[in-house]
Amino acid sequence: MGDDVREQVSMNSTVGETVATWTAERPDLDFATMETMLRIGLLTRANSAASREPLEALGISLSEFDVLATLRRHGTRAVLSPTQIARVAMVRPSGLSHRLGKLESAGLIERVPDPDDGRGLLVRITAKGRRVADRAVEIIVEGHDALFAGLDPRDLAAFRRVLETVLDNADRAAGPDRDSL
Amino acid sequence: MGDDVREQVSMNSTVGETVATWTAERPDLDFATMETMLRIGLLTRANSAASREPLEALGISLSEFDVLATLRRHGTRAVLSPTQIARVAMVRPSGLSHRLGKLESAGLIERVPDPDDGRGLLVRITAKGRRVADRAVEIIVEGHDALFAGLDPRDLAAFRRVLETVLDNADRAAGPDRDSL
DNA sequence: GCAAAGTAGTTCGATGTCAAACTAAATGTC
DNA sequence: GACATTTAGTTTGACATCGAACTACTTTGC
Repeated sequence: MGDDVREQVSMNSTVGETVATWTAERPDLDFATMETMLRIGLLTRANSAASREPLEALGISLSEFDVLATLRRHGTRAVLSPTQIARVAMVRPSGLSHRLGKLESAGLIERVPDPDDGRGLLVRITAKGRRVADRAVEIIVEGHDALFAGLDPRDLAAFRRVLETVLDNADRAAGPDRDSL
Repeated sequence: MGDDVREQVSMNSTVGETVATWTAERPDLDFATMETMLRIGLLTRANSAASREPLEALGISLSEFDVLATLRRHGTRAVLSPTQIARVAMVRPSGLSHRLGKLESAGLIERVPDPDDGRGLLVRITAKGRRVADRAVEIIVEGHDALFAGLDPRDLAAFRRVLETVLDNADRAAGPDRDSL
């Protein structure tokens, strides 16, 4: 199965075709918002795909970058507990253990017992981890900037306004019963 | 794929904190675009999370809905090959087989041999599958509309313009002979 | 015609995530 | 102080996805 066939249909036109066929079958519904959400999903996907390759050249996956970046951002001698990292990286503790294991065997982080809490650990980034994180974040930022190049600044400002409103709506819809930090 | 957004703090403040700490550590980089991309990722996540529960009440997952919807959109007696479905749903054939198996044992689709091609199959949605798909798409559209409520129409128009430009950029970056997604 | 190459779909193995069960240690209650 | 409860983190099992290998069939090229 050729990859070229898949590329004949650009991502965007797939969305257009989806909305067109839905509208034909369900004219009672309005698919304008679905179209927008589908495109947002594609953008998220494209962004992940764009980062994956250069990151793997550095020896880390996207999810490992999340963890490494969380540590790097907090300064040279910052130590965070796995629980804190999991919260910020929005991953379950069970998922985090695996990531930490891989990062540790790659020599990018260290786990040491928390002297103040026998249950706890403290995770620290190593010098090597710092170097990888610093290079990785440059790659990530470059990728983002390439995606958002060539835009009207007013449109971009409006885009950001909409994004905040929509996320507020989502927060509200998710309900008040969420974890307190 | 599981993203239970409700267990996070307020999604937006996590992003703000991420950008603030990065800026403190790497003042040489501009994280404005990262902030936007992080929010887009959260939106995708929130949207998935919002659809998950009501869809599971109908007995299907989000990815199964993708397949069922593809069939439903193509009309009552449309039959599609797994390859066609995989292309539109942006999933690998290997991933599709599993989904089709589950949908078939739930009685929502049927697989029959293609009379014109001994290798091929034809997938058709059942009456029950149609009912589920019709209800599911209403739920999905409702969810999307709730997210995008209360917006300035001009901002929304600008939002959509930006989205198209950015996706064009992504398409171009993925290259003309790539199967990036 | 017939062998070689290509295509359709599934199966298998590896990976990554989550939920739930589990171990260990801290905290709260009486 | 003893015991139940809560919290930290890991392990295990289920599940979804992908890439690669595989089977079966079709198309191409000579």
